[in-house]
Amino acid sequence: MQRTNGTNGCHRSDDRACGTCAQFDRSEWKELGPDDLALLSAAKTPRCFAAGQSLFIQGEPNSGLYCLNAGTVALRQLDEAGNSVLLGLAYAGDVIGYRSLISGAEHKTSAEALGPCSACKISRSVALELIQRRPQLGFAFLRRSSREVERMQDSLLRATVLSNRVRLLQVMVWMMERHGCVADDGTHTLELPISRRDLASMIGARHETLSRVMSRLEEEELARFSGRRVIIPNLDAFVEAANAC
Amino acid sequence: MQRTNGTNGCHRSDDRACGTCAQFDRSEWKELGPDDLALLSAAKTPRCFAAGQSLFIQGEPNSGLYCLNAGTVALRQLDEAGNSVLLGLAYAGDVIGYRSLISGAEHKTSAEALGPCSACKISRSVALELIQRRPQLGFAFLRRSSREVERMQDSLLRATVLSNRVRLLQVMVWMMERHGCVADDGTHTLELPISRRDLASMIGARHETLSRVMSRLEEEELARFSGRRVIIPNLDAFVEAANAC
DNA sequence: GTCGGGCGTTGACGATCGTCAAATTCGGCG
DNA sequence: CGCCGAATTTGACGATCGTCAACGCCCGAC
Repeated sequence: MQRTNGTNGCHRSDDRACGTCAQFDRSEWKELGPDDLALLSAAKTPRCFAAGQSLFIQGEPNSGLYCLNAGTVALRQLDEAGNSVLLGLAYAGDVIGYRSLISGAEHKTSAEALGPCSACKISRSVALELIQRRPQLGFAFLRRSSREVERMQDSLLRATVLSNRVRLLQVMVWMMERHGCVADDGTHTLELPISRRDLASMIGARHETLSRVMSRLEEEELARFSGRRVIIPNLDAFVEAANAC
Repeated sequence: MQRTNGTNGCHRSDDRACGTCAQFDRSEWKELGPDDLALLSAAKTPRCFAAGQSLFIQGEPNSGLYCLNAGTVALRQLDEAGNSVLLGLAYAGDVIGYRSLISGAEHKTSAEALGPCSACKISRSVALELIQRRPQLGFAFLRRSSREVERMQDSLLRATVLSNRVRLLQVMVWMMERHGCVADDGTHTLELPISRRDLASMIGARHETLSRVMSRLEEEELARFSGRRVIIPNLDAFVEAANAC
């Protein structure tokens, strides 16, 4: 008897071992041996989230890791004044929530499903036990954390040195990797996964300013915007503009 | 026969075991047992640096860790255009260079002694071996890396949301912890460890802009600047201004 | 259907910031 | 002591950005 997946695209994975997960080779868990994998498989809780739902919320105590199977998740941080800043996006194969698991502090970001997505939750105790018991797994997370520091250093450098315009171009170039596609005539199309407001917060500008920057890019024929669709007639010129200044 | 320390304040530490280092309890190495500590002590190379010397340089391959014993070290990153950004400062007890050790990539920052300082170098091979062999040590570095991610998220949020003025105030408040002192009459004094140019790069502004912001703060009598000395007549008002907006 | 409410765009205006340029101060070195 | 170069300050000006406001659009609630 087969259960339907429902309308949110969420598929069942509770009947599968973690070792057979499509994202297994991309994840840190590939460092584990069969025994630990069995423990992990037994401890995981598959969960589905509809668009807009939160996997965890800033300020909550950490209750475990989420291992993303499908979908896109936004990591958002709010400051004291209520300003929302989108710090990054997470995709299938990413493990999120490990930072506060390690530090023992509360979540400093919220994780919000941008569309229907599915993730396996690994409880705090099992995750910590495995990380502390298996040096290779701990080292894999250390490697991930180091890469994250590198990524954030780059973000900080860009935020410090570059103009809004160039930051927007670079964010869009980066999004092309996962949200872009190429048409027959060589024009590239990008489907923005987030709202204008969130995109503005990613580059550190007000949404009105972002709107103006976009208008300017349209005038210069570097891109055309219609809703969340971005059409880039000349990718080379686009990338060149992103690397200028 | 006792060797003199030279003029840079560097003291000998090659004849001491790491377990007796003044910074031992603050460092990750406190997780190690006696055998590993002996290995670490034998593998360390104490080195002294004069003001302005670099411990390592952006773009070099990583050749090991530095464990700071004394002095202040600036972590600097250059972008393609040659803009210099000061990402942070490291102090006695901090371990620097571990990020690129873990990731296996080249150094993404330069580490520059702001004054005479001494550090023990731990070779790449020994450091990696210990981290991978001892789960507790690896976990300690994972904790440090997680804290660093938190710190950088905060920096990124501040850079995105706050004005230059508030960022300067916050950086100075942060520097008070290590470079500030209190006079008899309750006024606080801060000795800036870096140049105006570097301070400007920390808050993401040109040095001319920083100079103007400082003038404004003097007009408002929140601080008085003379060279690298900052006099803060009313710390409460200063902190309040740093948390405003 | 109608009514909000949120999102996106545009305009106007003031505030801030970056750039170029010149003057001034500071520190090290001969 | 004097000199030179780097750092710092100040001025002027244009460019960019944030804020307030108005308007149109879409979508979900009722």
